[in-house]
Amino acid sequence: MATNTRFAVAIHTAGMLAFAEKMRVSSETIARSVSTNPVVVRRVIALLAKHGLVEVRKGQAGGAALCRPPADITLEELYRAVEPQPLMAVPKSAPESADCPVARFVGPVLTEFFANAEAGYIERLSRFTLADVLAAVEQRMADRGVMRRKTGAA
Amino acid sequence: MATNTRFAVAIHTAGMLAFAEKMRVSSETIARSVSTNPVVVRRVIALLAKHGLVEVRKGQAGGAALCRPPADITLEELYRAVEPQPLMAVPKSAPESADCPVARFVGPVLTEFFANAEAGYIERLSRFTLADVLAAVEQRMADRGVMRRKTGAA
DNA sequence: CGCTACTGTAACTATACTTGTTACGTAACC
DNA sequence: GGTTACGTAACAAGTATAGTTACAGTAGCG
Repeated sequence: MATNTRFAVAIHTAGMLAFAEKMRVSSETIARSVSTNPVVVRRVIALLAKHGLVEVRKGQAGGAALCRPPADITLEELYRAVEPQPLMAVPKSAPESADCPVARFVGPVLTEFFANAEAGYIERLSRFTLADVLAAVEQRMADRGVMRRKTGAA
Repeated sequence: MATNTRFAVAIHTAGMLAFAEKMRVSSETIARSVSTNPVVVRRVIALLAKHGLVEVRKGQAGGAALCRPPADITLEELYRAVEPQPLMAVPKSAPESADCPVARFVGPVLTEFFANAEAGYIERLSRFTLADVLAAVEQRMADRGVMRRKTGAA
């Protein structure tokens, strides 16, 4: 399919909002940076807003802004906001049928193992905040010799 | 889409092979247990074989068998065999363009954060073996009062 | 008040990935 | 040589996603 990039778009978006501090940023501006469509950005922002991570205003000079400082927003929160579905799926077993009596128990067991692994995934995400991402981007820019005027807003 | 269940099918399949010990099991038998099509099973088995986890024989009395005891096969190995792609994708940035000079650096940075999280996922998978899955299934069956004749082959 | 610049959302298309299915060539065992 | 099973191609169907257009609603500004 068109591969799922909501999480990446969400981080990129939140990063721009952090960068803009209290300034409102329009979905169009963000879309240009992400190289996508404003509607795609708005769809992601809608999810972030629903989870209280950003606040959106309509109208002229409207747009989105972060509700909390970047250091207080973990990647886990962003992930959960835009990706509520489990990472790994189990095939829906033929309802109650299954020739093999054992087969009926495999699905639920696998679901538990998968949930455990996913917890490991999310635990890693919880270790980092939006500020860490911004810092990493800054660092990478510095490594590549890209200049920034000031050391101000990360 | 038709949601990806290869990993689950791989574990289920490997579990059946473990259960059968040295006996060869046909893709059709496995497909019945998984409630899917023999070709789907063969596709997964092909991946497992390519990674040296199972050994397949054609012809009469053919089928697949595990190469190693279940306690020596981790879920990580099964996962890597059937799911080589990263769990989370980053949008392919407009090649070199990007109005914003910062945007060019976001993708690579996110890729690193995602790789870190995925390492957490895989680390959890590495903690368990096929034998653990079989034990969990047995346990669940016992909890639900399903009888097994013997305590033999798990 | 009216203009303008935004959001929110529906509707639709295009694309990509996966499963399901049929088909058939090939290999192994009896 | 016949039977059984794999390996794989080919194709249909289902579904999630991004992309796009369109438009109603809203909020600030002159």
